[in-house]
Amino acid sequence: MSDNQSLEGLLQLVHGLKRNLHEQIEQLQLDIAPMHVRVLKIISRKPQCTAVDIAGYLNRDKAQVTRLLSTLITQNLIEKRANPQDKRSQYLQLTAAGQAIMDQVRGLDANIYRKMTQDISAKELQDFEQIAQKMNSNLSS
Amino acid sequence: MSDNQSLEGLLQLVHGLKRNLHEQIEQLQLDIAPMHVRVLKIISRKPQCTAVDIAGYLNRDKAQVTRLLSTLITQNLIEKRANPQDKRSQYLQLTAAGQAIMDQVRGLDANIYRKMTQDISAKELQDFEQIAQKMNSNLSS
DNA sequence: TCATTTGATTGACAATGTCAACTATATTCT
DNA sequence: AGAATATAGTTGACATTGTCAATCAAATGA
Repeated sequence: MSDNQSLEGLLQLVHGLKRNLHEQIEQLQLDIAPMHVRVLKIISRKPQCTAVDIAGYLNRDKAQVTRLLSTLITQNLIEKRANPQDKRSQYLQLTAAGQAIMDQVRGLDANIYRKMTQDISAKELQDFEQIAQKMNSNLSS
Repeated sequence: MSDNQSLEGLLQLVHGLKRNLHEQIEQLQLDIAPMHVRVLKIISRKPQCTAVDIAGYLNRDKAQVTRLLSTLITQNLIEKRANPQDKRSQYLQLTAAGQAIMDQVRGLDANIYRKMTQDISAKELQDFEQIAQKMNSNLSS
């Protein structure tokens, strides 16, 4: 039982975290769905990001990824660049508008992070992060 | 940047965790969606659970909850009991079949948890859990 | 070269989530 | 008590998100 509660605590944390992120993003009044924000985030973090990368990272069907990307392109938030290594694929990158949105989103993320970790010491945070990573690699092995 | 990475590590962990849970549930071959499993879990944990409780816990529209519940009822996994305190609401509880499924699911959860925490000490786990709880309460305040 | 794989797109559709309106009961206020 | 308001749950219409299968073009490998 105590085992199970541990998992519970973690899941609950995440639940709250997601709710916060979601609410914050809504307040920005971007007319863009949460999923699109996630895609923008991925693109902004990974240089020379392709559609497959996104599908892999989000663990989602590539059909859906294609559609997410195409609406982002329509909204002028990202653009495609030829991939010289492979004519089938294209690198994705943020436009200035996309970058502007990401800056806002990052600000929100930072706020939430500050709030979430306000009374937690650097040492504790470090340990926490380390254990999270360990768990992660345990899972994927 | 290091701030952001901390949040990243956590989100990534959760991502992997969810993927694992999802895969495992699929292997059970229950013909029941992940969302339904979540609902069953909530009902099994909270005695005298009502539809509003579920909506609140999942942070979802009550219309959707009604529909989730009605398919679970059709599948004979849960049933409604009159709430003597309030004629508008009904308590939800698992049927024997629902209970059987939950037993399987719990087994899977325990497996994943064991795998995830295999090389992590009890002390570390305890700290981890404690920090997760702290973060959670920070967020919701 | 020919078969197989891989990146990406499309159509059809299924699952999930949201909004607004509505019924029936509860609660609050006076 | 009676009126106004709030709450639990349901339904219909609709929007968003996710999945499957087929297809095309380019890459890879025997």
